[in-house]
Amino acid sequence: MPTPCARLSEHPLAEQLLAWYDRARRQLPWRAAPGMAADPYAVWISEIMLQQTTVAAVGPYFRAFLGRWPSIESLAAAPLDDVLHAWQGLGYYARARNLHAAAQAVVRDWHGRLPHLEAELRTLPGIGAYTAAAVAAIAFGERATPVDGNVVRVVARLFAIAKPLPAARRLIEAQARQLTPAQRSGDFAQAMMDLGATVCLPRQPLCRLCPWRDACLGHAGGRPEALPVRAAKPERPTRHGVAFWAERADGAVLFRRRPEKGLLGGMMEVPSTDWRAQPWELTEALVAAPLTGAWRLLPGAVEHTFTHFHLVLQVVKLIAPATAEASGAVGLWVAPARFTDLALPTLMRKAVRQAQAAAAPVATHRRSRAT
DNA sequence: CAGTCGTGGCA
DNA sequence: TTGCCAAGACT
Repeated sequence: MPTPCARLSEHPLAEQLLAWYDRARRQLPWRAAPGMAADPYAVWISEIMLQQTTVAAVGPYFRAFLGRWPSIESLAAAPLDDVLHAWQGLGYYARARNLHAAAQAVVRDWHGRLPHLEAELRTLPGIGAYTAAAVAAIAFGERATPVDGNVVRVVARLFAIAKPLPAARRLIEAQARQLTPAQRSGDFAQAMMDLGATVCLPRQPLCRLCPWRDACLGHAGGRPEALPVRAAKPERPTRHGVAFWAERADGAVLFRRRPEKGLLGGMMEVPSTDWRAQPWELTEALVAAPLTGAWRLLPGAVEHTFTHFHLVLQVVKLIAPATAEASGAVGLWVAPARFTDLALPTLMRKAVRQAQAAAAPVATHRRSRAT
């Protein structure tokens, strides 16, 4: 085989796109005139403001912000409250806090100049993978490939990537990188995003206007609007658990708070075993019970589907003495009238219903539940 | 990982 | 009009 020369085959597409960009480029407040170097500070501010925010919304804020703080030093010296005030109405206010902190870090650690490399930019607060690549490419001409929602859509269609998101994310990023030319990578990045924003639209792509129409496998396939494929329901494993419905003679029921971190963090729950792949035998489950006694299995089971797994939760019930204390610090006895005060996730509301339905044998059939 | 953060546009 | 939801960063 000759020396690998894949890059040659990438140039035609990149050049077609850049030619389109030179013709169709939008004038945006933070964008340098053709052929002019971008102001890194302006690029940075704009990229932060554009996170999860439309171009139309950003415009006025960007102008006001740069008018008031035209340099990193001036921003770093500003009171945080002033910066937050300037951000008011734009949303995601952590961006303003991070921006202010990052400006001070740049003054302190980088002599007041933004670093050029993705990895360096990435260390600044508020700059993640996308923004680091965007600033590196647009402000400094580094060969970096920012991948936002527009780029995901354009690349998924160009290569007819049928693999659903988010699983396809890495593949799409890799394809986008391969497309990125060594020269004009900043223009290329902006061209990709412009193409997605103005031509390769989510619902009704304007393929007639697209510089890549002839090369686009999504267009060739006839249904570019169907790409990218979003998370078809991923196969969710089923897990099993046993919940312990302990009811005192006065009607109070034992609840406990879930750990602050993790699934349903900080929410209240009916105590239960672990949720595992294998179903539980009753005697085995009772080892995890918060109280000892004559636990009885209630008929039926609670089912609930989380993002990553399906849960089948059986409920066992114990009539506890009126004097029963939760053993250790495991829980809290709550009268039924106070259940509505509890922060109960839907799963646990289902469990409550299950236990209460079992206690009131009127039930002919349960209503269907929204999942 | 899964949840949270704001707002405005669009179905 | 109301309600859904984006696809960036952080915890």
